[in-house]
Amino acid sequence: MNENRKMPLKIDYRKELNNHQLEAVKYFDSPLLVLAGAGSGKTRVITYKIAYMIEKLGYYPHSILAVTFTNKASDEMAERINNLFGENLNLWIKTFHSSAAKILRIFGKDLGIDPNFTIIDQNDQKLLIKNILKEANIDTDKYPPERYVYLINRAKDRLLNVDEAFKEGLTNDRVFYDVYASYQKRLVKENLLDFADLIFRLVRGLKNNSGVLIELKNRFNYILVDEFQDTNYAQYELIKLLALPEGNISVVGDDDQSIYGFRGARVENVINFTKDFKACKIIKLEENYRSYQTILSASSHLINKNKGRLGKTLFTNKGEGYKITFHVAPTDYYEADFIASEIMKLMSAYGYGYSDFAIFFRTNAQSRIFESVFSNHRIPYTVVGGFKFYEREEIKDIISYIKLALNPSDEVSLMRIYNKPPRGIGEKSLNEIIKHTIASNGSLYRGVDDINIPVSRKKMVKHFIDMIKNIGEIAKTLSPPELLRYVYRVTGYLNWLEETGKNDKIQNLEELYNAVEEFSISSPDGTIQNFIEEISLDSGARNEDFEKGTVYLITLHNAKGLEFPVVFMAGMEDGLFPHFLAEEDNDIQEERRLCYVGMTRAMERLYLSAAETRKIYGRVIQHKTSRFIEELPENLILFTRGDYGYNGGLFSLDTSKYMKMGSFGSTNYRSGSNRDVKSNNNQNTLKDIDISEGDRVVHKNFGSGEVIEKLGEIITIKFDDGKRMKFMLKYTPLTKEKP
DNA sequence: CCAATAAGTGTTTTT
DNA sequence: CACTTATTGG
Repeated sequence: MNENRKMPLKIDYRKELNNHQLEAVKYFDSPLLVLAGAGSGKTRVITYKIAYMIEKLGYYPHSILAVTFTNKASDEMAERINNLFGENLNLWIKTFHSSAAKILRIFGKDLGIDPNFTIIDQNDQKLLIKNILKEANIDTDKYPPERYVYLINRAKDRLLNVDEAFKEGLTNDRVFYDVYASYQKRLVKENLLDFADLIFRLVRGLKNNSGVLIELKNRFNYILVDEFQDTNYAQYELIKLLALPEGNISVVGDDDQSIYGFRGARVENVINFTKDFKACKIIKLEENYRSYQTILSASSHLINKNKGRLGKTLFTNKGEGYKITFHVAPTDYYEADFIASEIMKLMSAYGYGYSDFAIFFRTNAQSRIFESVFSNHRIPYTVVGGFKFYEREEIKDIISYIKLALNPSDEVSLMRIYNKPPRGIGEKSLNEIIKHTIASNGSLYRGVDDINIPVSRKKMVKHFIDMIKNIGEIAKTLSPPELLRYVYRVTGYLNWLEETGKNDKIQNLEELYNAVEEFSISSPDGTIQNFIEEISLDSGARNEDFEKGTVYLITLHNAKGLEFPVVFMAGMEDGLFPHFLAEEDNDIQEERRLCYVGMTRAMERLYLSAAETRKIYGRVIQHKTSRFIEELPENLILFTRGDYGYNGGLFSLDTSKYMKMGSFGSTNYRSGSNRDVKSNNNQNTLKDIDISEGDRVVHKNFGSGEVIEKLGEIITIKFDDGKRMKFMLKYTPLTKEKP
């Protein structure tokens, strides 16, 4: 069947795969569920299975649908297969969202969706909902837009429209159903689809139009799903629509690595799969090719605390390896400092390079301290998947101009750019424009003269609308890079940046131009719409984000699917990890899985670390050691502690740099909970005494002085010999001077 | 309408 | 701390 392929292949599957992997690759008798432990070669199974289908079974590449969760994963998979074949096959390896988008672009008409829809992200959702709430005079303090964004997305993940969500009792908040209703009405009218809509509207459309479904089923003869444990209800329904009743499907997943519950992922899908797909075959992959046994033992021990697991036991023949280090530092600054010096030590002792190291953390905000400490130590780093280029203000603005020109109903884009640069159109005019053009009859271009605004504003508004119209016209004739240049100029945006001296923004626009140019070279037929779609569905980490010769800073979520010789997991503190918002047992279990994911990324060495005090939102707070540390087998852990200038209750001098970073406030991170630092020495016997500015005090080691400043827990004492020092009240042996 | 400044505030993870 | 919103004066 593959007579068109030039080079006959000879892949030695038996040599490249172990017995279980080989069985999974060759199994086609019924639906297949591969339970693949961390590092057990699941990507390998999928890629070789696809290769096997094409090479041995004669499948056309385009008749295989492979779905992943991240663009990085799909890139990699496609690349590996193309490498095996030595040519660029026409493979459908895409994320759920981009597959859905592509199907909707092709079959939208038949499913009641204008195929020129615009995709909006979570930020845009929030803007739109804010606007809706404001119009309805709903107090955004009492009814926060973020909450509605979250609820709407969860409803759509479960395929629930407004009425169904109400019947299900998704929330007791009655306002939600009104918000959801008007939000969705606006999206439909303005031809906007949010991320969840891509799946939601596709699945609902397919259920109503069996013709399209049949066409899709004819096209896709086999389906593979990666990271199956992260599918939500709607995605699972989509898979069922496409793969039932035939059952030509393999899914690969690991219930222990389900970490996206907050966006609707359901581990239950793994169980349900064995029921919904009759005669489903289960193959477990338990041999780990990544880590030393110590790392596997420790992480297995941890994940064992979770309930309702399908249960796997990972093993390796790589040997025992090294103990895991757990380090406690006095502050987050010293934690980063410890990691920096450990990196340098390991490099000189064992010849590691910078890119052998990765630092994982629970929250994006934690990367800052590493960035600053690593800069000081001259350690090159990259923040992977952090602040995203395409989310920068100036990039979104320029893209919004183009989006609005292509879809003049797009109120979200309008909102973003109507006054950028300032052109005499204010909020009031904006609202009138939205009310009288977009929201009422569906296009910015209609009813310009009827807009209810003062005569003095009409000229400016008309000029603005004409400009957008003009961009829309000219977009048909210009190449994407040319169009971009045109927009920079005709909107006055570039001029505005130049006049106000925003040089880095100008540079970012240059970079955007380069990206569009590259896009035009690599896909000569690509339109600007294609480019925009690519970037709106591609916000995550890509391969090119992993700059060689640098240390990687990554959130735990973004670390899934990756591996590094040396891994540092920072911030192992209750309140941070597990995060304090994870309260219910289910949430804690997901945090535990996240910890498991993090640990199992390490190939050779694993470090865990915590800080006794940490600055969060400008305040110093204290945490207990993470419960996950206590859940590890003690005999596999090497406990270390950083002393620094920390003796005698002194918390100054050496940390002066840290202290300068901002003022200190209350230590009470969350009232009502006991969050005492684990540190046992140095407790001030008099910590509850009431010391205020101006008091005379006696320090056990330094003698008498006067308190000249008190900022929350931090006091500055001017001693009688003239020296000034800062202390943390809690750890300082102080008494009030007896009169 | 707009720019500059003051005040306030929320604390996760992302296709 | 970093970001958003409110206020002020031009």
